[in-house]
Amino acid sequence: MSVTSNNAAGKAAGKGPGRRRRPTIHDVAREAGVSRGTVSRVLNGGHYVSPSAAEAVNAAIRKTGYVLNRHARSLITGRSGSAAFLLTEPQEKFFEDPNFNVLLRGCTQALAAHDIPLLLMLAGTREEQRRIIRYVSAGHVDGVLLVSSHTGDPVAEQLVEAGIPVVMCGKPVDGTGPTTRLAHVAADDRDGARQMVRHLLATGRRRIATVTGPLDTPGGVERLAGYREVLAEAGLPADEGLIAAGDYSRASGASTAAGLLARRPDLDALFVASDLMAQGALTALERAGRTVPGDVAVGGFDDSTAAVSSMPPLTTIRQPWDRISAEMVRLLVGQIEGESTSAVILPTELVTRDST
Amino acid sequence: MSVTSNNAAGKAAGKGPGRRRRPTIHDVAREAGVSRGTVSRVLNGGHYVSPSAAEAVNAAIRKTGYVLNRHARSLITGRSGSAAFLLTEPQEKFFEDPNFNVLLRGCTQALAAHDIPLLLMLAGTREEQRRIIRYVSAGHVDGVLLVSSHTGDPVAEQLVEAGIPVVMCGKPVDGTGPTTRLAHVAADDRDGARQMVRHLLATGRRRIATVTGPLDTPGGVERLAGYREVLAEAGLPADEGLIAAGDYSRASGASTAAGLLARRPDLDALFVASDLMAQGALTALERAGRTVPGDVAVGGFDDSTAAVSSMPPLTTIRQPWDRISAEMVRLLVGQIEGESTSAVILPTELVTRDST
DNA sequence: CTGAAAGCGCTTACAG
DNA sequence: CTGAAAGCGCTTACAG
Repeated sequence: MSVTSNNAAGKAAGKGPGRRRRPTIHDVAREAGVSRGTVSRVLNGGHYVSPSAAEAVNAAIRKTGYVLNRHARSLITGRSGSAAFLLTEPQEKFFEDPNFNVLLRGCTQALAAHDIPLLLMLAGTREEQRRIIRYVSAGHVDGVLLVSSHTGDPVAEQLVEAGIPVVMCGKPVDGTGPTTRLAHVAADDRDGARQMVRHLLATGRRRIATVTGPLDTPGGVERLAGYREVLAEAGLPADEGLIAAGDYSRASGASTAAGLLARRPDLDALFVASDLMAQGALTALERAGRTVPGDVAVGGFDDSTAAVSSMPPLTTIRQPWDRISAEMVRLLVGQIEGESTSAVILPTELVTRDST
Repeated sequence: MSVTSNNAAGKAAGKGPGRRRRPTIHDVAREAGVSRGTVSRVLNGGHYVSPSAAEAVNAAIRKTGYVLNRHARSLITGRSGSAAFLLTEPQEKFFEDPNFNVLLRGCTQALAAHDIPLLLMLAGTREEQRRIIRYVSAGHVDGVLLVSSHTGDPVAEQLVEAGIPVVMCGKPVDGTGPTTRLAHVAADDRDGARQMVRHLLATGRRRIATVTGPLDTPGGVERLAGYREVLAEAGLPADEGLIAAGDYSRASGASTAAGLLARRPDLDALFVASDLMAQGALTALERAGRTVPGDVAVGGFDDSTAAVSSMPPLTTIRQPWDRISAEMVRLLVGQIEGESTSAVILPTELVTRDST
């Protein structure tokens, strides 16, 4: 009655194949009194199999402790049954970013529900990228979840070129062709920025500066665009001196904010394009002797753990990471199954805390 | 002269196998004018192959753009060529912890150097653990890097039982048998704690409280032991009221520190068993109106990014994560190659910043 | 609904 | 040093 496999265990657990032979489809067939073909059919959904045969096979599987050998299956089907989570950025940045964790965890879980293991791949250098493109192109994974904030990433291009299903996190803004050419899932960055700046205006701020993300990333571009839109619609003058770009790291948030403060000492609000940079900005403000939100209101972006752990906790824009990862996996699985590529944009939401 | 593969690309990049046939070992053999066996030998280290044959094969590989099919190889060798990074804890905690990132990144990189892709597996629930043990036992990965702070983790046990190479991060303290039965890599927790408490004593503190980790984890037990040792050797009375356990989360750091403060309002130092909990403790101290390090010195553990981003930055104990991940991979690869299990303990180091 | 058979792409003794 | 051949464990038309 025990469901556990009666496998290996004892004996020479030392070197390689000293373990007992694992049961194969052949053993199951013999045990069930059917052919290997029938066992295989049961394993693959049970179509064209009589109920009695299916039952016998399932019993035999339990009895023998049979587990399918994926390598054999993959050899025939040409599918690996696994997917990759590929990071093509210098890694420190992503690993420092709490968003990364949430995304990675969400994707791992969503894929696990499909019984698809996730391979984590880091390709910060050109060299590593080449290796990984080769690896992926050789069919070692069925699809790739690509995380690369910078636009015009050649990896995405080459993977698609090689016919590999790819879903990006974030909007690829290369401007070429329709946006659905490269499947992607993104939060509505521009609208998030709009909400934040409107909130700052509503709370009486007028000299609103912004620390943007890198301007070759969609988050950098879109959030800045939203900022500009709202200031314009409020009839406020466009002051380029209030705008400076960071690189999403905490350190850059501090230095960029410090620069802004030096240039426009009278600024009364700071919209920072990520919570992590906002943490840095908080440090810079404290060093400059400004209180938050008394002297300067600070708005972040992401609603990551950094927002909560900051002092004061940050008003920010929530990115729906759970939905983002779920959608990425949905699109990837779809593509693997033959659907065409598509894009999903998810709404963002203002979360007010103590920094504004 | 181009080294890039002249594969797939065009054609029906839509559904499954519409792509051009990938070159196989057969194509390479024909191109090189040798047998498939010879090609295989070149692929597997080039032993027993004449230089001229090897050269011809390599040229043919370049020309055809051949990439080895790992599934076919795995089917024969019984090895998958991949390893797993398995987390058997409730995941939120680990993902919140910056240490996790560093470890995951380090292991991914170290394995990549061996050309071994890393599968990320999360098994927080019993159900998931069962699934993953099955998966791993079926030979889908060659070895497992196991991260599970709690002792007596049944997963480790079962994996070892099934003959799977396993290396744990952290010392398994079940007390049964020799410590090398289960391969592991750990930092010298106890000595780290000693260093921190000695440092606190050296800076004049006398009422030193501690927020420990969970007492069913090695970090919890060992760091507390180090704390006790040093207080005893300094002739200070053992005051159990100065000791309370957290769960490594930031939130628990705050609540546990608050409890300690309520119980022993006169404490003048806090040794907190992780930086993340120390961040929480800092919040609690601020709420209680205590200055750091003026009223209370705070020492953390880990030297994670949390230590740097805290206000004030934390004096802490550095765990050598880079070496830990490197050693874990070294031990795992060794075990896969047939070496017996062993354990590695790495030194920790005091890093002083502004909180003490 | 089911079995017999071919074949996926490789590795590995076995002879030479 | 090299080739011919068997076989790893599965899936999938093909007949029935």
